[in-house]
Amino acid sequence: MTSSSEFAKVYDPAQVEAPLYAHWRDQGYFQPADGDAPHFTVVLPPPNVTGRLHMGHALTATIEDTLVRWHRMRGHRALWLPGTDHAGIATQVMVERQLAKEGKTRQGVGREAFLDKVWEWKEEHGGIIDEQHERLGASLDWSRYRFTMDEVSSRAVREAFVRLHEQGLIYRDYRLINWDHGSQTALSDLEVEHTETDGKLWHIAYPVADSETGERLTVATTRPETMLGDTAVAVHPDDERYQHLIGEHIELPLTGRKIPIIADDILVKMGFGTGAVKVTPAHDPNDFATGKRHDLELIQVIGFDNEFIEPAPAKYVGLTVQAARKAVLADLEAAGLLVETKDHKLSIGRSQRSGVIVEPLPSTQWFVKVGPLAEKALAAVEQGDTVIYPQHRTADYYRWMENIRDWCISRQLWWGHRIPAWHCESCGAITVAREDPSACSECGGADIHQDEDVLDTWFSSGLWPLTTLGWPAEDNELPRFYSTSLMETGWDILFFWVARMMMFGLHFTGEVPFKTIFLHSMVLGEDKRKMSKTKGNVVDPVSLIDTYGTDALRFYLCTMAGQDAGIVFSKARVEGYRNFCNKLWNAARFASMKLDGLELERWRAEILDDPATGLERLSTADRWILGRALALAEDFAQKLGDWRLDLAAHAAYQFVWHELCDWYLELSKRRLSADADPAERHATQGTLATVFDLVLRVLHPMIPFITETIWQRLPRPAGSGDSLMLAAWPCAPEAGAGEGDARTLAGPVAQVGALLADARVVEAGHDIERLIAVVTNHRMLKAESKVSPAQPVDVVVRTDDAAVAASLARVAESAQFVGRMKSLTILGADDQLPKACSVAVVGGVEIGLPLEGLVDLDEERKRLGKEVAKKEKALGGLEKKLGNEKFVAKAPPEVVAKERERLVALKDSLAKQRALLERISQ
RNA sequence: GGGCGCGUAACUCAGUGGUAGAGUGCCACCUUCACACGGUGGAAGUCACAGGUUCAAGUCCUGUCGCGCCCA
Repeated sequence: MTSSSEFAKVYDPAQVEAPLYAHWRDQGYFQPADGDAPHFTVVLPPPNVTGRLHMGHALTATIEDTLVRWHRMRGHRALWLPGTDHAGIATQVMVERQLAKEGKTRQGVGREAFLDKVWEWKEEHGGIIDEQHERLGASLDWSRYRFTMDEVSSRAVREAFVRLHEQGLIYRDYRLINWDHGSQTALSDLEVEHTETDGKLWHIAYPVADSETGERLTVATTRPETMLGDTAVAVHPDDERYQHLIGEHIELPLTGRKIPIIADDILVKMGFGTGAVKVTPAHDPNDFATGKRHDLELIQVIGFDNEFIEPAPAKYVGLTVQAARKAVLADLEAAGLLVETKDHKLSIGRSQRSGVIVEPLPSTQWFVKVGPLAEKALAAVEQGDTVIYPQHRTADYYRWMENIRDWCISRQLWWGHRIPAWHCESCGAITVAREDPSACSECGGADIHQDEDVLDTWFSSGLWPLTTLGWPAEDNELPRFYSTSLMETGWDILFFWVARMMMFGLHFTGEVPFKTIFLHSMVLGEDKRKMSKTKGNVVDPVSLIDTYGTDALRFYLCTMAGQDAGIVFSKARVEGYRNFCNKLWNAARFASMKLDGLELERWRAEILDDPATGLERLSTADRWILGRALALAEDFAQKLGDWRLDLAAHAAYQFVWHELCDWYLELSKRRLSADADPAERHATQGTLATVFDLVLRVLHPMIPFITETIWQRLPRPAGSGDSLMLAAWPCAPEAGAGEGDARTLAGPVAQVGALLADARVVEAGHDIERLIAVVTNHRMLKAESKVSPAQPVDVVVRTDDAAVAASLARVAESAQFVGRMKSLTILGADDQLPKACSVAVVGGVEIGLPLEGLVDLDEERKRLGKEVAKKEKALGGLEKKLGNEKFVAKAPPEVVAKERERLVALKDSLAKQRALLERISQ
């Protein structure tokens, strides 16, 4: 690709992202490699074709893309499969709304024409979310794009339906279903949202028929209007109050009907209310079950339009449920039968789509018998074939699978997979077939018509891991990519797709659809509440990308990926990661300005291929940063492997900002200047380039755009390839790649174990640590003494330890440079710091600022006094701890030893500070 | 009602029994030749509360309170 070596002063994501993404995509980089390397396959949970990207999608895509890119760089056959879901109700409603604007209805235009409209709409307005995934940098293999209504999916749906029907796992039945009168369709249990609402509990007196004493039986209900459909009253068989009434009848008010009083120990709880319960089998799931047990009549008084119908008494027919309730209550009141009204909390089920209250109504529908499917899905997780993270979510999965009810899959919609069943007008038989039949399979009659209903969208999305790989075609890709590696999604929809994909995947292939299920938390608004349009707390990821860049958003989401509670969105943090990107950019800008003349291959040959003498050519800082960069690569991989994207991101952030930028770049400036010794300059140039190469590879999976852009502009080893996307990850060793000191990496530095263990690298680490302590403390002293940072001062350090002195000597020049000191003098055991001196003590080193005439001795005494008091307090605590016999006896020896070391160091430091305090007090 | 998770600096979050951390914000200072989307230094904590286990608890156990999500 064309790359400019020009670095703007500020990183501008908008300039690089779109062209870079197009380049990756057009080069075919998103397609899996050939060969027999292990595969890493992920199916993107299919978003609605009508959908817009929200923070949950962005989180899923970021986590998945990070892991997919990581595996791709590790040489695995990485495949990430995109696509969308036809979203039955949502899409149909959207097109119906459009028609309504033209004054039309779907019934008016007819089924065929309506479906044409929907397809038209889908072509025009669908798939926006795909473009939004592109903006996120998602390395999805678009060449394998799938839509749940396309040919492959349709064939799969038909195959699955027919097979399940043949196996007796799909059946048709007349029973209570959740009816959404807004969308005029049945719903599955999961499409009903329950909300707690303030309601009433009404007590109604039902006169006992033919009672000589005028006895009345009081029932309590939250839905008085349904009494018009009552076909029994139930009491508990053990309830002594009502023994004499069992088998008698009730004169059902307002209807003129007589209904039996029955005994039922499942429906009735003796302690609740009056102990007598009205039974309305047509309008309540529990009552429906009771009706089955007692062979009760089913009287449906509420119709599919939310209005009362016959055989309800004529005066109520045509009333809405709400109006009927008012009328019934008024009539009962007038009849003196309404005995009590109480406040009562109840849970109301609303349609997830249309928002109307869902009415349980009796209807003939198609169902999946999920028991046998759930059993296998349960066992797969129990056996560990599929592992769920975080682990505690496994219990939710079990509980749900164990209590699952049969799944109503027919929908009275037009947009969806039409049920492959044909009804015979002659004999009434139903023919279920893979290919459209022309005659009834029973009687051979030609007068057949296809079932009007379509399947629940989830029926097709449940087949997603199969259809995305081409199932059920003969030449499908299941052998190469199934079971997939990972399903990543929010824990709130574990049951929607994850559970269904598990059931179908196992049933049709015998293998789990995914090895790992990784569930992330919900992204909440800045007000800590679930994002919703009505609350107005929705954050749009695309506008965040516009403002801060894709990488900033991705990095933020990575740092949140480990959250177990809700993720409370924080714009400030996204901004912080935007700043991080800019920091990285500017560090690279600096490097690009300093790397002229670098011959990287020569450097690699001299330094890396011959570490024995090569390391000698590097500065202390070079050796240190090289070791740190390699340690980061290993640490990062380890954390990704543990699903801790947050910790990995944090480690990389700390390295880039607080080691690479804060210290290494500063330390290297002198050796990188044009007038530096050419050999030294070259050694440091090579280190700088190599460290950048390493850190860019490490960060690429999380922040792909900026890392690729920089990588293209900085020198890199020959044979690294054309794109960072496909460059080798400096990976933790695979099996056989060596252990300990012998372990090697595939990235720019091969002998990682040996390098990290090299005594010279270890020593460099200690030296730089010491340098940082000296420089930091001297800055602190200057600031405390109110000396201008611009004014260079003389610095004196003193130590009793010859080894420490030697270490200090190795870094003295560098310390002087980065600390902008006038001079740095190292004193030994026999020397003393000057008297008029501001002092800090750290790690056995006294750091002094002899500020003749500048230091205010009173201030310095105060400051030192405070320090001494602080340390005395710490010392007291430590002595007490070590004086505790139990601690010494029971704590692990290494802990005790560590505390003893601390005590010695603290005593030493305290003694020195006391002495200094005394000296300046003279 | 049941289940799960979370309460750590002003805010957003790490912290895997052994010296309480990061980023942002705040205060002071700095136009140091990569970066003010920057640099240097600093202040800031009853780790929700109450018990318990332990030599040692932010971390483990029990309870209480608060928040969130899922299921019914």
